[in-house]
Amino acid sequence: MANIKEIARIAGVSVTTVSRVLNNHPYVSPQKRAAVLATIEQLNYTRNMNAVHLITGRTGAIGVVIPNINYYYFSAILEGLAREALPAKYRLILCQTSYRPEEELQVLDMLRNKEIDGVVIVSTALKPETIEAYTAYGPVVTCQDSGERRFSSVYLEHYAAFWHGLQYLRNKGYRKIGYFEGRQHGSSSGLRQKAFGDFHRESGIPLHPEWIMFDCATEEDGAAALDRLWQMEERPDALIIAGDHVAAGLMIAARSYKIRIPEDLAIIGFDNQPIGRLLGLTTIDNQLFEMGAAAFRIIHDQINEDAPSPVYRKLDYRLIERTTV
Amino acid sequence: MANIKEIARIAGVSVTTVSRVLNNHPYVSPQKRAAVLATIEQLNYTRNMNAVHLITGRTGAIGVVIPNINYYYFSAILEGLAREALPAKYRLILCQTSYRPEEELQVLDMLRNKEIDGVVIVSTALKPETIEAYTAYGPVVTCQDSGERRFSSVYLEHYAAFWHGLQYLRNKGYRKIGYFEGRQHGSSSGLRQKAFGDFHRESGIPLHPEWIMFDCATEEDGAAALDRLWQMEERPDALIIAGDHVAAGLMIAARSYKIRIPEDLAIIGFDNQPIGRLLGLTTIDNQLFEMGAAAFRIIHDQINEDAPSPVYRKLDYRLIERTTV
DNA sequence: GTAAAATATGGAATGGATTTCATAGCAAGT
DNA sequence: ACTTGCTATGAAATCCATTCCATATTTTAC
Repeated sequence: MANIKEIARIAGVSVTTVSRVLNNHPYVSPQKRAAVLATIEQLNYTRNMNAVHLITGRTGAIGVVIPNINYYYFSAILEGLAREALPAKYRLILCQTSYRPEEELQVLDMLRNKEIDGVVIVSTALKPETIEAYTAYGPVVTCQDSGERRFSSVYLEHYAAFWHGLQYLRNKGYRKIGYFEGRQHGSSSGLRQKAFGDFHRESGIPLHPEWIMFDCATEEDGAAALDRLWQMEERPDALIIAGDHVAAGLMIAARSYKIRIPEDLAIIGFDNQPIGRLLGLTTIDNQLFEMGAAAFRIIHDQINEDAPSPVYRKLDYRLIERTTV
Repeated sequence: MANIKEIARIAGVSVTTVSRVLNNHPYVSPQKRAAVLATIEQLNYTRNMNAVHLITGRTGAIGVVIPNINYYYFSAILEGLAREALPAKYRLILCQTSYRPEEELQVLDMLRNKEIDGVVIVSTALKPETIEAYTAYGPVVTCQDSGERRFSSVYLEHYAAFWHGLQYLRNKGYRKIGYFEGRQHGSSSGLRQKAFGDFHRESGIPLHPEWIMFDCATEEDGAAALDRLWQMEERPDALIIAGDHVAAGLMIAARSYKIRIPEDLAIIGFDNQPIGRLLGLTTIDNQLFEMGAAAFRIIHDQINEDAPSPVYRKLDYRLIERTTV
């Protein structure tokens, strides 16, 4: 395959001049520029980008740590990232981790290895200290609140958002509140759990631990959780559900039980997903697209600074009132 | 930052020996190996992978051309790809193209530039000839039937699958069939359209073009298409819908019209999505995970051959009978 | 005891670009 | 006439690891 040296030889110029043409640098006479371009055309030449990456120390790629591509929450953030990254000529390297620390570390090691210019961690199983150790090698941004760490983050105040939802249910007169959650152990899910506990304590509403259902990740999990709930003696009159698709599954299953929503059971979801919109699901919008987009913008800025200081960008949630409360 | 030369100097060996240790090559004495490893540890050294990529001519990355990450069809294929690729130590470079040819070409150019070892094109806006031209630079596999081209493909016989669905409706007594489709112009959607036309012609059932709704990409599009359909004088008694989530949107909207399914309107979907499973939607499973997985396996095999011949892998569809027909 | 094979090691070439530095011609400014 | 400053060009250093080849030592084989 042709290389820059060959182009230089055939075009009768130096490799420096060829490089100048390739990179649109000034100080190349029109004649030489034309000769170089003609030779490039003729030999069907393209740069070996690995050589470029080696010498420049940049790759124009960003690693994305994502537990599961197939969940709306994650794929929406990814979509937001992609929408910003591609026009800026950055590529995304995807790593589906399923919350396995080894996989996450592999992406962080790619930063160390100079394979990527930055890392966006959408959701992590690692400790913040572990991530911090890698900031020496390049910018890292997480999409969850890790406190004021030595890496940037874009986050939503899940505690406040959840509290807001609970408050809303309470103002509407509901006092028997159930809760469907995805992972039991997780950064933002932990905050929601804390909000759920604190809210009950503070407002004096009795908390029913048996109405808290974990591992609700899919539509079918939502339906199954309702089944369990409806076998109980005492049932909640309202549910707060992390993930509109889970709520959707529940709403669909609710039909066979002839449960009227919201008369028999009020529901409030999370994420503002299309399926929820269709079902008239009251939900809390958490700006997933914007989260991905903001994460990219921060990484992008920081790649070009030499000693970037971490940025903590808080996004606003918004309660969308529809018909299920 | 430390490099291999520095490690060699400090450990008192040659760079060759360091390289041997790094790559687990034989013929290194235990003492020297230990010395090298100790120095690596001490200097917190890691390889600059860009140098490795340059000299080996491999990067261990595969480009994925995907129109939209956020659609189940695509994200399921991506999931299948990721599940195979990551254990095999391959990375995926994602390019969301929105069917823009420039974006697709950029990924193919990455193959030319040696930034990636292969390309998986999940769905494309390019002509097969254009793709063929790039096979000189590395293996390419598409997830749609392009005929017997100079690149591999994994595909489902959309024509036959669709015909099968239509036949099923006909056997159940339906004679007034509507059709919701995503893109009007597209490889597999073209095949389905052809099947729809041919089927009506051959079976003598009159075709109602006004019952064909294009651009049904989301749940909400499905609902909106039903709205349009239900404003018509004459309505279909059965629908075949490309995409279970679109069918789901329609089913949810159908409730407000008090349409009984399947008595008033039978529905058959595509993709076997979780939401459809929950709704009891009769559907045609098209093995999306397997499609992604197979695509990776083919690329992976071909990367290690020097003159690979294209592979055409046909996947089987399967009609899943539930309760909407 | 000697030839052949296996083990151990390093020098130097190689992959393919970018960039610093040096040099030189030429126009403008004083 | 002489200093600046801009344009144009190329040689050579640099980025960093892999691998071919040559050489030396040790084992095994007969």
